[in-house]
Amino acid sequence: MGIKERRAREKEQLQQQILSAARELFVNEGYENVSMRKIANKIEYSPTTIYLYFKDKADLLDSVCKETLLNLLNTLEQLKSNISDPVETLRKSGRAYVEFGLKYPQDYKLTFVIRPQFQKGLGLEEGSVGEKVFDYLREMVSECIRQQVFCQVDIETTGQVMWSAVHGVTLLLIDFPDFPWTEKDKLIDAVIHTTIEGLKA
Amino acid sequence: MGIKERRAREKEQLQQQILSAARELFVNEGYENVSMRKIANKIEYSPTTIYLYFKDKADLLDSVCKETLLNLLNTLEQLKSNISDPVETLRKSGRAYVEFGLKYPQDYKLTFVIRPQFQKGLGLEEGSVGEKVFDYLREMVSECIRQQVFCQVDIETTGQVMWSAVHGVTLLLIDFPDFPWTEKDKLIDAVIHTTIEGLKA
DNA sequence: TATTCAACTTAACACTGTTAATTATATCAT
DNA sequence: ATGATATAATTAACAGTGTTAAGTTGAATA
Repeated sequence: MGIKERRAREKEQLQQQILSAARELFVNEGYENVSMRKIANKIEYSPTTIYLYFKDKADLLDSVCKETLLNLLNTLEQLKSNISDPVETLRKSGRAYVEFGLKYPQDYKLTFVIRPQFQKGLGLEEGSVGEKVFDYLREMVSECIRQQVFCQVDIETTGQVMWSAVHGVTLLLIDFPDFPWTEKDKLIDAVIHTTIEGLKA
Repeated sequence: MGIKERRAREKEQLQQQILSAARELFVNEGYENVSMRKIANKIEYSPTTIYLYFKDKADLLDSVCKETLLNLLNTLEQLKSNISDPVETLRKSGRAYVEFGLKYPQDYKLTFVIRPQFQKGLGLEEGSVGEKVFDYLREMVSECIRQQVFCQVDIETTGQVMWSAVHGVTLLLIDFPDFPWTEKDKLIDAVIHTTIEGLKA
């Protein structure tokens, strides 16, 4: 009974095709400036076909963001190696986080700024990929605390402080590219270094 | 020649009326969900009248954001009192910044996240209100450095690190209200405290 | 009173997300 | 191979969007 499977495969392929087209357009032209008709044109289907695969435009955004979070998670998990020096790992993770945001600025904004505006359900709920990203951060931080490098014992707060710092600098660099920033890498390092030192104190 | 003056006054009044209506709608329903026609209805004028006072919708957003920055600047400047303890002043300023963002979350996002998406001209250019806000921060930081409380001598970087931290936590709290944050006030204090301690180290 | 000029409005254009009704197509049973 | 069935994709339409051009009003000037 290979027919049904083939059909299912084809359906999934088209769904993926729609997703790719949507991501590419969202990233290049901005979510607001992308119409369902534009996406439809790109994949050479009629606009309403998209609605057979996604509930609406916000749902499409949702799926794109989920992919982005998966990418981010993969990028981070590749750094989890040397747990012996947890502070160094945390530093590297911070850098990787910011660099991910700057490498895919539109994706980052889509996921962490624009999506929350449309879907009140954050994408950080239990079991979600978003939660796993924060889980990763929690793990890093908790190892630092366990080895008594950080003074404070509150894992949650510590993680959230770290997240605030990297999220903040990422968005500022994305949103105000013409601001007379300190040299970019220096600023990122300063943010991460300052936060880590602050957590040690 | 009071007639022309009266007419000019009336024009300015209507402009202000449009601005107020726009802000109220933007704040309550989100920039994307507010149409020119909605604004027009609110002030009981035809939609196209707005275009006699503002170039387009983005220009309207621009003006709303400029007002927001002025509000923020005023809020901050009221704290500039006791320069004797610059660290305490900086701490208070940080808190005031975040609290401003949380008090007017839509305004904050409009100004620091949504506007940059539409107007590449940041609103932080020379002579602007936005620049004055960062000038304020620079002043606070520079006093800390002058009194040798902060080790680093780079005023710019230090200020930008501080800004990253408060911007980050503000946006996270706004965008993910359902995330299991540490108690809000505790988190804000932790962010500011950590950053300041980190800058001391 | 006629004219000029600014303020404002109406009508229109090309576009948006989305739904309902309709057509085409590929699979199945006969 | 032919007809029935289910599913995939399309067309047409609705109510709404930002914005422009042309037209109307009404008051200040000559």
